[in-house]
Amino acid sequence: MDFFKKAGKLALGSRLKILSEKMLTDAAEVYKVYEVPIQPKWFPIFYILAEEGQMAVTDIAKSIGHSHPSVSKTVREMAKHGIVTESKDKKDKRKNLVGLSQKAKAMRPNAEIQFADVNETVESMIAQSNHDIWKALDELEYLLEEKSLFKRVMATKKSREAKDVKIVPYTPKYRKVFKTLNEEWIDQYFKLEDEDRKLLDNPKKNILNKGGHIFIALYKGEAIGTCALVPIDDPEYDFELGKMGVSPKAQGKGVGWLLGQAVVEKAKELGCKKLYLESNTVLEPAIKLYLKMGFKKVVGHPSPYARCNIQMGMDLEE
Amino acid sequence: MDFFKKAGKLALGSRLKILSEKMLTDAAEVYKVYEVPIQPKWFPIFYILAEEGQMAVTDIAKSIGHSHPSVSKTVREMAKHGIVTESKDKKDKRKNLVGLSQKAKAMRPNAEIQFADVNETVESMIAQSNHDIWKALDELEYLLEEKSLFKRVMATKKSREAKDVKIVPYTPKYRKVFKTLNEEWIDQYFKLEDEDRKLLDNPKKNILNKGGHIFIALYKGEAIGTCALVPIDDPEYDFELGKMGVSPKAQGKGVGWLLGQAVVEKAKELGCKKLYLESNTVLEPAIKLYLKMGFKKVVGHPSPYARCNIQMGMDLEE
DNA sequence: GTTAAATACGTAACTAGTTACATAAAATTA
DNA sequence: TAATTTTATGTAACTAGTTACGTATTTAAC
Repeated sequence: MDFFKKAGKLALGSRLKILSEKMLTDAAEVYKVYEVPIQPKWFPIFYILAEEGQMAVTDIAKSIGHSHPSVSKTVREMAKHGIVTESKDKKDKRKNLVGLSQKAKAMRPNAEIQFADVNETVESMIAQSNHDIWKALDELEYLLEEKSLFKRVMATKKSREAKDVKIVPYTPKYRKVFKTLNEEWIDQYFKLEDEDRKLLDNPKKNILNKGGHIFIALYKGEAIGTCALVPIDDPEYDFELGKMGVSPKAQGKGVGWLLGQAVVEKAKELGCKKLYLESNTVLEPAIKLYLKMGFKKVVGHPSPYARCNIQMGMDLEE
Repeated sequence: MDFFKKAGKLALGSRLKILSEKMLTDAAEVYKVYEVPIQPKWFPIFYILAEEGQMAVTDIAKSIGHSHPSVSKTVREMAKHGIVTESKDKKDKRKNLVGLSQKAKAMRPNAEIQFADVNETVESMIAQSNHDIWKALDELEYLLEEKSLFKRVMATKKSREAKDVKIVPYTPKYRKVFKTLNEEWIDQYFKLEDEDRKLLDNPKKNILNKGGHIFIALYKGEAIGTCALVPIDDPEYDFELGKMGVSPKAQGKGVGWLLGQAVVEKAKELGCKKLYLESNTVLEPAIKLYLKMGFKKVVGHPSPYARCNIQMGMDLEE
């Protein structure tokens, strides 16, 4: 199967599937030889009942990692073959208690010999290998439980894309995009206020000339985000982080983070000791980003914006 | 899932299956995000065609390790979605040549980015593990190819059962079973000859008192096999191995081998230099056993048995 | 104590594969 | 070259699971 060699780690899922199928078909043959009249797919239920005694359908499903309809169907089938018996729980009438039948209990010794042989065989195969598949599965399952494959791939994507994002200082050619990137989100959640118009219509006069800075995020040459460092007149804070806007189509690339870092760096460069920002809690991803950057909620500052319902500050001297 | 902890290596197949399912469902989500309009199950075919260009259905099936009907169905589905095109091979009209469509070729760059991200993600997970699942799979697949799980379990079974087989010297209480175990196979393939009757009816007089030995194989206390070491009057050979019979219900436990080894050992103990036997080639398993023990075909000895069509000898001095 | 939410579990429909079998074409053999 | 065997492929029926959804109970909330 040259496919696996070519496709590499991409095909890990398919590879595991094919191997498991191979093992499970072999298992069916093994059952025949040992004259244990159960089908391989019954095995997990048979095994768990032998260990635990009576169990309800959902509990079995949880234990063996299958869906409850699957267990429900299989139990019915096993009951038809006289392997298990079903009975209603007296305390909870919804529950269908499943237990091994006398017949199944009688064949347990035989089954256990078979289980032991299979176990020993697999263990000896593992022992012959340099790389322990059992432990490898433990680790892989642990990693996937901690963070799903999907989320991990998204993280890889994000970090790859972040490499293609460049943060550049504002120049007049970004005047229009600086305004539209901000209008986009303000219009969606709130409405443009006078203070917004002042800064967005005339960034040079109201930000740059006052000692502030504006950054533009470029993705493959296109401006897709912006953020400003605005000097403020405040006894506690030197600068405010504001006018952060990222185009919706470019979300998920970590652009906000990169812009934020650029602003913080510039602030430090300018000797800023405490950085301030205002926002609104409906902008959940933004608030999360600010927290991740190191901002903490503060209270009691007067704000020129009606939409402001949260204020945050960060100490840059640490 | 306590099941895997309890069932241990027995459940390796189920465990692999569940993990592969988890990975493949996640893969579906990944495709959505990257806007590569292919389904996860199309992936192997898509991938191999991207690598190899046009291929026939069976060749694809072989490459990706699926059955050809599966490929046939999937190709049809992919064709309906405009991912592949089908065309008859001009040289061999049975063949259905499948290739990527223009549309699919156009989306290759996008797909390749996705593949690279997934690949990198899986590789980083493997890198984070102490036990490399990829290499572990290599080894496990190699072992299974060399000898299937089924055969391996059978070998384990045999060696376990061999431990329960005891070889004991003949005593008068085995007189009856010594006869019936031999009659069983002689009657099935040939018919009882005078020489048989002599030895089977009176083993004490015709074997033991002449310096021969008889062994009985006991399985859980029951006599299930026998074999004799009979002194013969021959210029080349001192003893003959004969009257080997194993009950059909006890076959596959390695009983023949154990009896044979007991006879050889006793022969060596008695200073025997060359051991002889006569048999018939219809008794295939027996011939195989003799060869495995170290007997080699010899020719030109006169035999008292009509059924003899092969003669074998073994040098015990090596 | 009534109502709403959660739980247990069955049924139905779907999915991604399989094996068994049929058919046509090609390759081999008499 | 005719007959037989092998190969390539498709179709049908099956398998072992899944998700979606409905119903009966139980538990929690007001």
